[in-house]
Amino acid sequence: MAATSRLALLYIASFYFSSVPINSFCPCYMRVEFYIKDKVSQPWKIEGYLGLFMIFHDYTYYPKKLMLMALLLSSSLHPPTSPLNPKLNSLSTPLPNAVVTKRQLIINTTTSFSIIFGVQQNPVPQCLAQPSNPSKPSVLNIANTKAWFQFYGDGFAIRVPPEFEDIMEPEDFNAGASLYGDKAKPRPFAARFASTDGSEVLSVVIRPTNQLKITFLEAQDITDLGSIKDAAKIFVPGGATLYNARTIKIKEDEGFKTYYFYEFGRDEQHIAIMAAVNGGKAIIAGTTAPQSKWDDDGVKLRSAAISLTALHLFWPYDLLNVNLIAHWVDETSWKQSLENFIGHSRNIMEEEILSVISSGEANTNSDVSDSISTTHQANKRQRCGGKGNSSQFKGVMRQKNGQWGAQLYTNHTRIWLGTFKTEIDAAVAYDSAAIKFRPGDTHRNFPWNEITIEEPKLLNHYSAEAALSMIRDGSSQYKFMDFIKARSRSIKPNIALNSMETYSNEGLICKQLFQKELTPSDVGKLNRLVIPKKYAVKYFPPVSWTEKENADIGDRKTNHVELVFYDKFMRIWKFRYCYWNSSQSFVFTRGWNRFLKEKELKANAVVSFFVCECRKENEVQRFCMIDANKSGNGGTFMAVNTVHVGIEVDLQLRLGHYYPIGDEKHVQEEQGSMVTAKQKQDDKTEGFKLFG
Amino acid sequence: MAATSRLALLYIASFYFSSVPINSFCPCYMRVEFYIKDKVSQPWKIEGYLGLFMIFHDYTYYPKKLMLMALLLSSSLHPPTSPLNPKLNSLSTPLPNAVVTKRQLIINTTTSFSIIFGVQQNPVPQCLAQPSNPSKPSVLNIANTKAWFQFYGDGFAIRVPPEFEDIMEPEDFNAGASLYGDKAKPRPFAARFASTDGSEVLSVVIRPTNQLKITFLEAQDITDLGSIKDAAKIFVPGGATLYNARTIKIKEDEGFKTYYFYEFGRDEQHIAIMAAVNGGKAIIAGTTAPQSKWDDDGVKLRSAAISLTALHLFWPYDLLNVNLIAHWVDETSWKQSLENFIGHSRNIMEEEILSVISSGEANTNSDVSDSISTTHQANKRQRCGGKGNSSQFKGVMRQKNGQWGAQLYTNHTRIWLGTFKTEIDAAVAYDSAAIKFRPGDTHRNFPWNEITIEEPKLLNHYSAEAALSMIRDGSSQYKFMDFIKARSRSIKPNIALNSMETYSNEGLICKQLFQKELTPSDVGKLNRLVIPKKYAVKYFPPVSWTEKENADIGDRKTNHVELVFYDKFMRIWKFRYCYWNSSQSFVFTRGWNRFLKEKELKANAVVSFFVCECRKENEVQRFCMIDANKSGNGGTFMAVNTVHVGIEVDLQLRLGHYYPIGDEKHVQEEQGSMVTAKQKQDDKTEGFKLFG
DNA sequence: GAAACCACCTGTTTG
DNA sequence: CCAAACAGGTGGTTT
Repeated sequence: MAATSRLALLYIASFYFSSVPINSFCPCYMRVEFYIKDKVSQPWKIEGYLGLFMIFHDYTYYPKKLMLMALLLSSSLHPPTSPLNPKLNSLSTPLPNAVVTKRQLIINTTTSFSIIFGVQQNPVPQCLAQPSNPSKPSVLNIANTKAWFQFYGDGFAIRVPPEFEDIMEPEDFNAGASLYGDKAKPRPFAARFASTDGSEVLSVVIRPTNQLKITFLEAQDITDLGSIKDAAKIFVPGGATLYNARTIKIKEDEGFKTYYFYEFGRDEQHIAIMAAVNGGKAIIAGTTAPQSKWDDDGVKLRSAAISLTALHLFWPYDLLNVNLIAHWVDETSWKQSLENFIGHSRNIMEEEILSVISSGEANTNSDVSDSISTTHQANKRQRCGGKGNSSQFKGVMRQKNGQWGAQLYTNHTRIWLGTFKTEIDAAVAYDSAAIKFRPGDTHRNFPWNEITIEEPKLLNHYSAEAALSMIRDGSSQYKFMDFIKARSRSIKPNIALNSMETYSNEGLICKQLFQKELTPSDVGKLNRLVIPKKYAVKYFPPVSWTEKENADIGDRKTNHVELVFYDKFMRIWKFRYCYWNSSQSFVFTRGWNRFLKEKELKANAVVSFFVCECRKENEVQRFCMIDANKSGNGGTFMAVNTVHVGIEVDLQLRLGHYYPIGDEKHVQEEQGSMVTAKQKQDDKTEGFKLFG
Repeated sequence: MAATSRLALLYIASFYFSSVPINSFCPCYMRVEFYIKDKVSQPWKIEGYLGLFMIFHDYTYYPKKLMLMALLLSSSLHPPTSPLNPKLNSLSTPLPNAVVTKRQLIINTTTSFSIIFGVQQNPVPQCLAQPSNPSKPSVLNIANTKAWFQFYGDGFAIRVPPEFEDIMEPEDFNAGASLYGDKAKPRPFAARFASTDGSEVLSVVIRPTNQLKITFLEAQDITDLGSIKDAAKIFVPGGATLYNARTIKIKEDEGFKTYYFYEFGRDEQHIAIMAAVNGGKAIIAGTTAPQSKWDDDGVKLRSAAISLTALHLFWPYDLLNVNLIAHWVDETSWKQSLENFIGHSRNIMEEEILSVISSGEANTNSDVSDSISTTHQANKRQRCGGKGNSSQFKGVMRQKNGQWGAQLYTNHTRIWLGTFKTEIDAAVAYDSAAIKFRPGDTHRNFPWNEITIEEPKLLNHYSAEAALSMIRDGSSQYKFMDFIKARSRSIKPNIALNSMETYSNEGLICKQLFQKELTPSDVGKLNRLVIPKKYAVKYFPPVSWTEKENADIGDRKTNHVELVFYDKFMRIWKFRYCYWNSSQSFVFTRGWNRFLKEKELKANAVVSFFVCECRKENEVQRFCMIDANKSGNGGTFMAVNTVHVGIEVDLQLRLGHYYPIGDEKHVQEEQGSMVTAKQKQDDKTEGFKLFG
């Protein structure tokens, strides 16, 4: 059966590409109209059908579901008083120019996600293609036409295109599953529609971006897919007549980006599509209209195709993490082109060569030409070579994935500082690292400013490793560090830990709540930290343990919560905190493992919990702090500063050091009765329940 | 700044609710039209604006993004020749009825995901509210109106509602990130629009369903959110004038479901919304129109509101896992209602009482009434037992975890009887224990009845320890014991084990199902018994292993079950029985270890499983039996009473004794071929599958 | 596909 | 002494 074979094909395809078997179906169409405006004309209207596509991503063990919308554009365009010939090059600036702010770009491109290339092989019934007439609801026409399937319930209706038929019997409800091996959970496969010949109107090939990265489509530019002629075998359906094929180079921030543009006819439809690759994502979009319309609206259609592609390319979010490639329905040619596609990648993957596709394979016309020189390199897959991956900044280089890496050399050893979204970030990272690792080097990417000038002092507090970790983490902590630094200059370090009054209006007051010596299982594979119950109930927000009501059904208290802490470096740490009924214990789960790893904690380490208050002018900020020392202090646990209930700790004093153990009076914490009266009072007056 | 404060608020809110910081924005509007059909009218058309909402879910380390569409319905309805008053009850059956196939349901409901409550505070410009006229593109009006922001590039345009302005500077491009900690990848925060007073037109509070479960919104029914008046503070924006507020009860499969319906006016708009909770998801949907339109289309609008809600409720996929609550723009009132919302839950969490919201807080009119009594209890969150942990029953006390403990003293020693789910159970346990341990004491929690009066005799059979163990196990076994006891008086002990005919109408028939020789791992630390698959599938209730389809939403098969067995002493043994996908085996887990210990079983011991039938007059009671012998019989496994397939065992004979091993013929069970023809026949005629 | 995460489960320890 | 707490596990699910 056609559906099956197609499924199998997709399975093969996804096997090669990403090991992601994929199904899709389009159970719902809605009539929509929307408006498009470009720079050269008045807004004009496009009507079409909105299809909702349910996509099941069945990773081997992790089935996922996604939903997509696809606009199936019908042929009815309603151009306003039409201008002429939008310069294709005008398309080249969806990126902000002088007037368009970066912000506007984002806004603009936001719209694009839903605009997906869709084509209808079979022209919709005329009544649908006609402009709807709101005053005389055209839905009646739709509803009454026998050509459309009707599914309706209360308050809604779904229509399925005329030629489509439901090719899956209810008994086959779970059909999709068997293809994925018995390991995959059976999934409701729901619906599949096909035209009467058993094929489908729109086939969608999807793969997650991160999977794409491991295929040849990690290409940064579409030229990596091959010449425009090669790529035609991918993007142009078999049996089409190519009218036009050209590369378009559009200037962007970092040089030019190449697009492939194809215009072709098929089944009386005239189609314009544009394809490009960005950050590993191959995207095509297009529009279609009957040939007869093309003369009038061809410019528009071209414009739309290119616009939509550009929009999609610049859609700044990885929202769906998918790439869409639409194919036409004829099964033979579809298979052909898919197999070309597969063969293409297979060849690349297996043989590591690029242009293996013999020109005779595909069904496309041969009047494909690189109409614009594309600086197409045969060796484009070379490691970051090619187009200059260097940066104007020292120690910064562009990465294959479009990000920016930073590194520095010291003692002929390269230290990798990580990758960063922007060149600037990477350059800043270099500057920071150079302080630590190339102390004699005066070369910086940015001149010292009143903040960075403080960095050397600050970094002195840290080991090289810790500094590196901070640098790699990004800049946000620096803001906090700056804050601390600023603070540390504005208030005098105060050693009198017990004199609460010294912290007047500004400053940071930390009070230890409790601490715990880590057990082997706390640091083991259990990924959890048991919080001793007495502290949990005292200091942490209530999470549901059975004490909660059981009178009311469905009225259970939250059974977990995310607690946010900062460490002494003001790095943020979040922990899922919950109560395990079965073991009757309070635990940190998610986030704990990461904390362990990064702090390199082993058994017998001690973690301490504080509540801190930060006064600045009239504002009072309160936060929680977690700290750990790798202990090893003989593991006696006695010598640690366990006690200071009600004692303020000056953060600055501790910055970068281990606890100033032993220079304060210590009391075994558990011995609550030993707390002095003064401390008790502190506890009352100054103690506050967290998360109150 | 408004954006910041709102972010902070949301952050707080999400901290309390679900620890998921959430942002949302609505960067894009498109004009759409679609059709709605209910059962009582022809399809009718709704036009409006399609807003695309980008939602960021920032889990601690795993930022997620979701996209939502919201339909901002404009006022233009195009009803066909209009019928009247769609019966609200007709909404109750979007689930398949006799005619609608399961398959159709899926298809039908597929459409509903995108229908989300959206409201425009500020009436759209009239040109927008009017029906579009495709032949004279109304977009021109839109494009030209100064009331809408224009963002356009090549081939597209985005319009932003009139009062909105861009409140985030390009420098703030990554603003969202800092709130989520430096671990969260900095994310472009993209767009945020607000009206000139700094607030937003539509705010969405979202949380994943599984998070909802941990909030008070885990309510299964909307009444759990409070009375309709309480809920109004959540669902109805401040400043609105309430015209109508009522609960609607709709009969559904399992009883009635309650909806809250509100109709109110705000800023010249007349809005109808309906709110409900289903499976922890709070969903509201609604429609709005200018007041002037309401007279004509009010019925439709009401119908639409209700329909959309119902659709959403029955949307069978958890696709987006979100819940939407829409609020209006005015910042003050928005904040107010959000704070009410937050305060609400906070109060609940901290003070454990429900009706803390003073009626004066909200901005809503006060003509809210529970048109249908909702049995709303003010004290439903109180702990059951009040503050005391004593009980009205002797020897019973409340435990910290909410359960009930039972104990008794004898010889100045406390005997702990265990904890019980209910006070009654605990009291019964006390009574039972008192028989054994305080034989002289006539004080009981419950008077003797015809069952309990037998208990002393029964308990005489057991050691104090055994009795205690039984008591701790719970009371259910007593029922069976009583049953057996009753039996033991009514039928004569019958020694003729092999004569099936002797058990006529009354008696006990036990048939061995299978047995297993325990492996070392069965008795090791794995705390599990592997049930041979052939027996598991044959005799035990189905547990979900992959063969099971869960095609049906909400039809999850249980993947584990508790099996109840009795041993020859009629002690009860409960085992958790499940299928382990990883090892593809059926196992007993919980309870198995206890069985091992108490029976002192070692490797090579043999456990046997029986099904027993007990006839009394016309009643037939059926139960399962487990038995074990310590084997050791040389481990040959041959000498055990493995075989009695079809052999009845008189339970009474064995009560209190060990097995009468060896006085029957034995056959290696695995050797199915050795089973005699007679036995096979028995298997057919007398055998019945457990748990039907 | 691995690792983390999650909700259970249990035997030991201990106040 | 023992119920609670918790250190140390498990299988299954999510990321």
